[in-house]
Formats: sequence, structure tokens, C-alpha cells
Amino acid sequence: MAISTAKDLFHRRGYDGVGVAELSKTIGITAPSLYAAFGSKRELFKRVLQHYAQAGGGWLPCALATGDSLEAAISNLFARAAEIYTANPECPGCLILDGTRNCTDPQAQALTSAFRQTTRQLIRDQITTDVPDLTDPEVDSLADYALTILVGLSGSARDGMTAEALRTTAKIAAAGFAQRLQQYCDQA
Amino acid sequence: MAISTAKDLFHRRGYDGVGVAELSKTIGITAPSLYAAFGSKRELFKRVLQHYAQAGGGWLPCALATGDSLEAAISNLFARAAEIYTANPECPGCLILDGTRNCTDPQAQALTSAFRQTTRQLIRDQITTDVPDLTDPEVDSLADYALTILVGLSGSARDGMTAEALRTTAKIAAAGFAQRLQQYCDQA
DNA sequence: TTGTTTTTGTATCGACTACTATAGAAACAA
DNA sequence: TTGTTTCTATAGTAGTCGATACAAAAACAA
Repeated sequence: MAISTAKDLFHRRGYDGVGVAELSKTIGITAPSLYAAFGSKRELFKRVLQHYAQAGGGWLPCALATGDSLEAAISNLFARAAEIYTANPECPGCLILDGTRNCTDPQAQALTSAFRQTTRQLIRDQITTDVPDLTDPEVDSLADYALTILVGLSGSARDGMTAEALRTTAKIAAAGFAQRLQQYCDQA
Repeated sequence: MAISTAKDLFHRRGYDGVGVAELSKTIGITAPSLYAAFGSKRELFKRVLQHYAQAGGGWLPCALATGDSLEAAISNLFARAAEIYTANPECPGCLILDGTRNCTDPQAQALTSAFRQTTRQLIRDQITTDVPDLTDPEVDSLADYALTILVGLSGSARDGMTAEALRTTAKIAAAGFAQRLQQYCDQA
């Protein structure tokens, strides 16, 4: 599959790190065929992101929905992230969160930014449905925290942190979330 | 100052994102002069990192030493990071943590990796001196957690997260650290 | 088989990359 | 004023970037 092959390359070295020559060669087609099929490198990246969010990214709403409480859902989210971000050593971290870091193409950055906002919204929705009494700023704080934890897990995975270290980090972060959530609930 | 100017550029767009043409032009010298002065783009980057770690990075040991307890020191660390990573909107996040993300030059990556390990060691040393009773795996877990939080704060700052959101995230993360530290102390 | 359409490959476009050889200008000593 | 040295600027090295023009081959309809 061309999209899957391209996903691996983009995931490994980022949007700028992989050229169309390597893309087309690894996929097994020539450059003109690649442009005929996808239009541009950006469009191919867009397709890759959509495929990644749909196929591989389905774990996120799944992990959120699993728990019987918001604390459990977030704990599940962080734990799953720690596993997935280190599952394939060739492709550590998250393509959406780190695929366009230091990218020179603003439009490519905008693509990942949109998916990142979708991720944040998914977390936000889960928080509001599970604990409807929270105020908007409280929900925002918790969502920003969770997203920042995911960014940290992805970045550390890319820096070579072991799966075990990431797992423990995820647990500590989940406990921090639960603690703050309890604070919000107590004061209400 | 040439180093400072180069630091801004590298900080803004990463190692691969800025070329020697732009570097030399912004500094105000020609490309051959740049090579005569620094040897290569990598060497210039190395000098920039050293300057960044010494001048701007001094806040890290300072923040760690300030508190009267390890919890306070880490809380200080996260809070200061949230401030510094958003202090200059043109240069969000941390140059060491995010300067060579998706970088195609392994040697440049190795440079930031070394500084990142130094950062981790600083945190580790602070933990062991403040709470000597912890076991090595416990210290490692706490250090990995703290470093991952810094990575998350830097990445989220680069993604445009506001200073206010980062501040709150830092507080939640600090509480999580304190909670886990208490667990380790209680069980001992 | 012929005509038409689609796909493919070669070869290249201009712009950019890090880097440098060579020539010229400025600064200094005698 | 010379001679020497240091610095700098112009120009260009080979290579890669994303993206294509053009031609040859393959696939299909009549």
C-alpha cells in the first residue's frame, strides 16, 4: 500500500525529512506517477494523515471510551499512548504530534495542527460528558494538560526513551490528572 | 552578537529549517566569513547550544535549587519552564529539546541529545540529594517523568498553546510529581 | 488492425542546500 | 611608500529539493 509506505517514511523522519525521490522509490513508482496519483507531496501527506487518524488513530476514542470513569479513561489514554508510541521502534511517537515539527511548509503544519485540534476536542468532549459539572476553564485546563502529556510522551519516545520509562511516566501523569479533577469536583 | 542572532534563527525554525545563507545574511557577514569564524553550520550550532545552555539555560539549576523541598523545586522547574517557553513568541519552547526534531543531520541531533542528557542528570542529582532514600529505579522514574513534562511543555508552546494554559498544565504536572514522590516515601 | 486514451519513464526545470576557490580590498609593519 | 598579511566579496562547486515537459509504451474501443 502506497499510503502505508509513505506513512512509515513521514513518521520516521518527518515531513521535511523525506523527499519525493525517496517516497516514489520506496513506494515503487516514479515521481510523475506519484504526482499523477496524489497531486503533490502535501496532498500525499494529507492522505497519509487521514489514513493514520482513521486506521491507527482510532485507538484514541477507543481508549477514552473504555474506562468506567474519566480518571480511568485518561489513564487508559496515557497508557495506550505509551505503548503505541514505542510499539514500532522505527516509527516512534505520534505522526500528528511530531510529523511537522520544524517544518518549513506552513500548509503542511496546518494539516497536522487541524488533526491535533481534533484530538484535543475528542478529549474535551470526553471530559464534559463524563463530568458535566465542570466549568469551561476547568475543562480547558484538563484538556490542555492531557494534550501536553501526549506531546511529551511522543517527544520522549522520539528521543529514545524506553517503553518502560514511558509507561511509568504515563501512570504518574494519569494520577496528576485524577488529582486535579478531584480538586475541581471537591470545590464545586 | 552573532551567536545570539544565530540562536534566534535556530530556535525559531530548527536546525534544518535555517540555511547558512540566511544565517550569514542575518548576522551581517558573508558565507565565507561565517565558515572562517565557525568552521561549519554544525560548529556554529554547537556554539549556539553551549551559549544557550550557559546563558539562557542557567535557569534550570537555578529553579531546581530555589525550593526548600524537592516538590517545590520541581514545581518551580515546571513553572519557570512554562514562563520561559512562552516568554518570546518568536522563539517558543526549548532549543535543546526541540531544535533538532526531524533533523536530517545525525551529528546535530547528537549535540542536542547530549545537552538533554545533561538536563536529565541535573534533575536526577537534585532528586537524589533532596531525597537520598529513593531507590535508583524510583529516581529514574521521577527524572524521566520530569523530562517528559518539559518536552511536553516545550512542544505545546511550539504548537501555540498560551502561557496561561501552559502554567496550569505545569501546576497539574507538579502535583503529579509530588504525589508519586509521596508514594515512594510512604512505602519506604 | 487501427485509432484513441491512459499510463509510464527519461530527462530536466529552476531554486535551494552546505560549502569553497579565487580574487580583491583593507590593515598593518618597516 | 612598499611588502606582507588578514579579511572579505564574488562567484561557483556538486548535490538535492519539489514538480514537469515530453515522448515512448501499454491498454482499450471500434
